[in-house]
Amino acid sequence: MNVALGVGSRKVACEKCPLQKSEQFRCFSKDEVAFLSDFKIGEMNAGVGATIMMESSHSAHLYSVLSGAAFRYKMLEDGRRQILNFIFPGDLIGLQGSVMGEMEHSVEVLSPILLCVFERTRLPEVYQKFPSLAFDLTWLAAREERILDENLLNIGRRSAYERAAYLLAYLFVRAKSTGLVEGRRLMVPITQLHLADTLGLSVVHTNRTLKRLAERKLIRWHDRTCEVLDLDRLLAIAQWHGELEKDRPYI
Amino acid sequence: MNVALGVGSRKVACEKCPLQKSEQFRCFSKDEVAFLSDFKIGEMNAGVGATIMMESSHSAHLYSVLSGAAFRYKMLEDGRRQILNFIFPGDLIGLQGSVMGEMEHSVEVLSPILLCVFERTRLPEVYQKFPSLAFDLTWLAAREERILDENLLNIGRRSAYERAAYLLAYLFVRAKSTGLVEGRRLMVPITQLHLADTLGLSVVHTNRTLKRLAERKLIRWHDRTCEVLDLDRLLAIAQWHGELEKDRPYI
DNA sequence: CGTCTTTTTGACCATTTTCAATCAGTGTGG
DNA sequence: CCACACTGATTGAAAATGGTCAAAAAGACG
Repeated sequence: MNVALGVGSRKVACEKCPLQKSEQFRCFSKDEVAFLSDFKIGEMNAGVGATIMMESSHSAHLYSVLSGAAFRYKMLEDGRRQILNFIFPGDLIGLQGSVMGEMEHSVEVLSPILLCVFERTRLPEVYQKFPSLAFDLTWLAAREERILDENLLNIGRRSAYERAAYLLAYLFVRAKSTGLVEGRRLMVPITQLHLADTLGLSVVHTNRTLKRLAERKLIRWHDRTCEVLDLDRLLAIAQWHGELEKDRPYI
Repeated sequence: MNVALGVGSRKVACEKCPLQKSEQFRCFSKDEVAFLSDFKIGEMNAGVGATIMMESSHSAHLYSVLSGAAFRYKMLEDGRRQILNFIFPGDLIGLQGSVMGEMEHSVEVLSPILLCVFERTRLPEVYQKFPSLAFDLTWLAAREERILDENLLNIGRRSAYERAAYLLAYLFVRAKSTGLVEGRRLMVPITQLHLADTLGLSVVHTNRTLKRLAERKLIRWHDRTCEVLDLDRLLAIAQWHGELEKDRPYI
């Protein structure tokens, strides 16, 4: 299960951060870039299945995703797992732990991931020197909160069928905005067990539910990937609007 | 349903903030108090059932709770409701909206509440002038995230019986730390419908589940209140540890 | 005392889980 | 190239959990 975890030096300069190309993200000022470039202490690669963060550990680092995908989860003592959210490029990993101490969830890689590495101990500097970036950190935390709110509504109050529709729409929209969709296809390898553990359902029932969505030509499932054939109908089934932020901050 | 919403001037000076007496909260420096005293533009009272914030509105204000309790919730178009979290003294209301614009959840009062009122437009000042308070805002957002993570695990992966045990333990622990417990009794009036909408269950099944907990002498239910007779066993059933932060920040 | 909300109960129904197998696809070593 | 071991996807049948409907009981409150 534990795969290549390589910590390299630095291949991607902050000045040429590839995420700046996307219109989804806000632009940094020169000062900000200079600071971040110094704040960043390196890069890290991690392969599929690698654990980036572990529940109840104290990570010395804070990460931000340049490319690839991962997911956050918690487990009960008896092994039941709940996936809390998915992590895409531009997302921060470990802010909770950095701000409050111990991690209370784990993070596992879904598709080969490249991370910027920051030092947890230098976080206060951000607040001292760059109010704008400090604000962005709060913004990012508030955004995660929103996503979790949606998720809670999803699991708590929607039927299995509606839940799956919501989740697939959500993943599609997020993947699309970070360039992880090709055509109608979600370029993040995900098993039905991942979906089940996100939806709070058993794998078996998740499978039957996906089947039902597929029968109605809303999606197609093949080899750990999902094709979204009819986003609008998925949104309608889930009673969701599927909006995403433009010009959002990241670190 | 819409009850007294009184906006008074100011009865509680920040210098004498009653929450400072509790060891749960961190102490402010003189400078911080001075700033907050200026940042606070007034107080607001709200009665049971009042709506403090409404989904899809843009609130000009940010609130912090001096006393009383409330809850955050979201609704689907067809009326299904999911309660996301409960709000106790020291909690912030509306940070999400302040940071990101539109509110994506509503907030309703559970027991008569007294709020400090801040102006949303002055939020950037906090980041400019008081890095320590800015950090606290991020801290608070990260904490909410944690609570939601726990909640998601609860609804997604625990049985009805375990779920209810977790929720009651959670409410008890939070209420206790903010002085809202007398003896074993939760001094926040809550209906079984509230619990049901938090747990993602129907009222009927929630009732049966509470009954089961009561039969085993873990709780007692009477007149919109819950008595927790055996916290330890509730925690064991839920496989939870029930830790809470000491010395936590608030605004 | 009468009205209203909240809690409780019973009967029946639907959804979802569990268990147990099977099938398909992939990669491995011989 | 094939046998074998794996993982992930699928299916069927039986069982359990939780939902719905409808009504009654119990408090709360003016």
